[in-house]
Amino acid sequence: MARMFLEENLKGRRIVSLDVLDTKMLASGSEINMREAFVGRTADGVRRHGKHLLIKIGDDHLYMHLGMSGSLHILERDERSPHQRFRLGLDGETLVLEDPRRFGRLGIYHRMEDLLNERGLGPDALTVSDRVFVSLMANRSGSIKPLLLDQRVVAGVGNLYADEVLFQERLHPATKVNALSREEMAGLGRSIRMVLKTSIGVRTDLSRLPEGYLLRDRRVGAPCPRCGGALSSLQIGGRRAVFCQVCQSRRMGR
DNA sequence: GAGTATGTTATATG
DNA sequence: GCATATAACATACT
Repeated sequence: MARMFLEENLKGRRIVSLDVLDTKMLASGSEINMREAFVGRTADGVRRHGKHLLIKIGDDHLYMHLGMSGSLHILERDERSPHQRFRLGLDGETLVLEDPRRFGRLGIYHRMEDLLNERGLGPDALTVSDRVFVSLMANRSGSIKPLLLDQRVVAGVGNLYADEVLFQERLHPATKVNALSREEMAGLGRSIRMVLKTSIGVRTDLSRLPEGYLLRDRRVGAPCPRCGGALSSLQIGGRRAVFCQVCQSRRMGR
């Protein structure tokens, strides 16, 4: 989604100014570094790995991560708003990163590999092959949901999408990974790709997801899209999991 | 005021 | 090293 937005609004355009409004969001480099590397040059393309965005400009990449509350906007006029953290001046317009909670990150990386190595990121969730995904899941213990959220295993699955994937696969969030067959692991991999693609297809407007998707109404007590029973929740891996106790009971405790 | 939230990282414990 | 739990970060909303 964010990658598409950047492709449409930034690719091919010349950067005329760059302002870091919140230095706390700098993950690498400085405002000075970034100005030297990017101002006066043209954005060539936008790459993504999991939730990490890299915009190729000249010989370097502008790095962005939207955190929990980040969003990108194109402004026709140069207006300020309270939560602007970063501005890229283009010819006539301004690209702005807004982020109320300031969990997003900005920076400069020479190569994408530098980012992957520094963070120890696993393969991208949207493009990982079944074979690689299964090999990552095998030889692991522990519960499935925290594993899906571990960006070092596979990069790009967030809390909401992990819930959706487990719902689609009818797996309880606490299912032990080593209780899954290789077919089930491969199914999970396919489900991750399908769920993410479907969400991108509705431009991450969760209310527009197809029927049968948990994320259309992910609340405790809301009706399960499959059986109509009330959804439950539990705390696992430090995060909330919303799920259906009736439908998501496969493989528990084996 | 309390509780919760779309993410990541550090730290502690077994 | 691994699995797990917890806190921290900063802010908005219910």
